[in-house]
Amino acid sequence: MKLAQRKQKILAAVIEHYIATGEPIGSKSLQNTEGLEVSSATIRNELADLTVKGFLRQPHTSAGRIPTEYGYRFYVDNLMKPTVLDDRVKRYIENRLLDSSDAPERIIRTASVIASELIGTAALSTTPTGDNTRVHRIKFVQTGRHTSMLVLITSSGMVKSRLFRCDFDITPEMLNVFDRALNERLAGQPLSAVNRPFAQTFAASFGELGLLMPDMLNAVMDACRESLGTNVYTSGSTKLLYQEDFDLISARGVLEFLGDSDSRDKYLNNVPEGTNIYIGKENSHILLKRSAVVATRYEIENQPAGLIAVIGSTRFDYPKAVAILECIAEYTGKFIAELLSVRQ
Amino acid sequence: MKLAQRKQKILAAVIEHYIATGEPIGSKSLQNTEGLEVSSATIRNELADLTVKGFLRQPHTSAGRIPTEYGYRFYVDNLMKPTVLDDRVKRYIENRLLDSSDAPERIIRTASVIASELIGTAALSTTPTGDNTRVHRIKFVQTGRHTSMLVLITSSGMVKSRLFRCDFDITPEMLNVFDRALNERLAGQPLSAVNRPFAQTFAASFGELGLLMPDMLNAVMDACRESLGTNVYTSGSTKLLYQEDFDLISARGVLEFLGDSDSRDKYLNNVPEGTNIYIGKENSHILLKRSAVVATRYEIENQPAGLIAVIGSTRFDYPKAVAILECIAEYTGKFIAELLSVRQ
DNA sequence: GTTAGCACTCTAATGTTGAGAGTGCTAATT
DNA sequence: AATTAGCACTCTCAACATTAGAGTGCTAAC
Repeated sequence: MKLAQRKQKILAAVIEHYIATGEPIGSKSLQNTEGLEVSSATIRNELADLTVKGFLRQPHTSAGRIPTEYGYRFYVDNLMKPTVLDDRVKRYIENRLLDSSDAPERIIRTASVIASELIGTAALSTTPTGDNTRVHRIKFVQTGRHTSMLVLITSSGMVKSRLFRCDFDITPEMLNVFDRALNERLAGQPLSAVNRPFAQTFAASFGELGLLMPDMLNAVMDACRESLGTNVYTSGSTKLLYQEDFDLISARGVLEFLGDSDSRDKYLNNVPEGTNIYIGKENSHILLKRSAVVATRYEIENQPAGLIAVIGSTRFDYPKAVAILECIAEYTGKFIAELLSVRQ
Repeated sequence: MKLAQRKQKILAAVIEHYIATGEPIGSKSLQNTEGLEVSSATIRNELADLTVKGFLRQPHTSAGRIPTEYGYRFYVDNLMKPTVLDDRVKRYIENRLLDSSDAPERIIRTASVIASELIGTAALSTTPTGDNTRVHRIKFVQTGRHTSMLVLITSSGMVKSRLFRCDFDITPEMLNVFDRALNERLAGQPLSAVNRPFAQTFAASFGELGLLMPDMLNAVMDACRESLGTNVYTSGSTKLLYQEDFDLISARGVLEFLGDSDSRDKYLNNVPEGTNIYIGKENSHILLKRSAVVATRYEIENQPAGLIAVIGSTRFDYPKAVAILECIAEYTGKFIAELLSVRQ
């Protein structure tokens, strides 16, 4: 859809006024506040047209206009100017993330915290998706006569542990054998390769001894399976309850979305790389139909990895959110990469 | 404060009616619903007296009575009869926890999930407090030329990891030396003993080599310090927004309390063993002054450990909550103990 | 194509009214 | 002395009416 210059200008003015104040705006105020050299009647005509075309709507007959979701979409695609981030803000983001960079999880958790802080709405971040993740190392630690702990370290620096118990006495030698064999066979392999068929052939290759290890292998598979799933950190979700243009029902919807890990993770996995904006009904998840999501994938070594996102009402300062998220994503990816020393 | 039989009966009736329905109740309905063989006028007199004494109050002149916090307190201390849990519910709790018992964290997380489900309000659970926790084992895993990961396993089965980087090339031999020395020195020691003085004497005892390990020792201290802090899992917090007698402000307060880990953990650490009920202003935390908390400490091997708690409005089915929490706490402690095989 | 003018519509705030619930008090009863 | 019946009183809540104000769409003139 093409729009005449003046219509675009008016549309942008309405949307920006609404984003800033949350109030509808009418032809008269629009005439005063903008550098538009036309009368209110002309603006009225334009507004009427923009309304017919679906970009704007009136909450009621005697109110001004506010954007529709379609209007936001047009604004986001064609009208909004990218915000240039203040250097102080950039530095703040960098420092906060640097302070947390002793473990990848902490960086990622901090990313959601500062996103929420700076953008003023609920935020979330996810650990890198499992698809490119590989087994780095598997370690065993004996915890009792019949029990041991298995620690799995993935190529993206995540750690998962599992306890398992055997019916026989565990000896350090036994653990050593398992340890060596497993790491020889699995180090560098994708997590998804650690499945039942693998377990069976692996156990079989051990002959008699293989019969002793089903519990151990179950624990290994279990830990790999869980590592394949993303961890999600949320932060600032109470902020949703303070956004006065966000009705309780929508806020509840988002909170419930954030609380239901299954469908939430499914939704998040479908977000492609780069920065994505989903407005209202564009969201595939039913609980988000009245909200907007801005989500940026961070990259580790140019590989799309996890996600940093904010969720709020559709009345959103989109340019600001995009700028901040992209900055956070950049540093997050960079610091995780440095932490893992993939670089050198 | 002593109360005559009849007053107690009336007070209990008012409170139970209010807990069940959320509506105030007056002298007339009270006369009908209860086996009280007195006229409404008599009940009116009693109600007036209970109101003067501070157990009840009227939302407004022409409404019935509802309990004050003091009334709830009296009810909880003297009037309520312990609920006997249905066997099916007990079995349900046992099975859900059993399904999660491959790692202590999962048991604890599940505990909060089922508490929230069964009691119908926000719930939380914490990992065992650090005071009795000791170092079980420390492991090193090399991740790069200059980087390694340290994995700390505590006596309560919790796992923490830290990445660290050195300015020199790390060799497997070096890690082995650290590994052996550290475990020799630390295994079985309380986490709180792993502090700066320890690090200094430890490094000093290594002579020249000790100069190479400040990063490593920092990571160890860091991991121990973090393990000392409790992890908190919350669940069902959106349910607060659906409790119609819970105003938005109180709900926000609780959500904010749950989101602010520092003051939350401080509050939780002060909860003694056994089952505790805090009603309204009895709560030491300002954000909880309009809410009620029921919290039970579970025990591992007869040692008070972490906490399972529910939070909601002061209109609470206290007997039910107590029964369910105590059942969950019992199984949680039992299963964690079994997992750690402390028993045999 | 743009503008002035005007009748019209709708909201939000305010006030009014009446039904209903529950009370406290007084006087009568047991 | 405790209990009860009766009654006037108070307060809330919902429904309805009124009014000011904001903004519109339309028409006719520029």
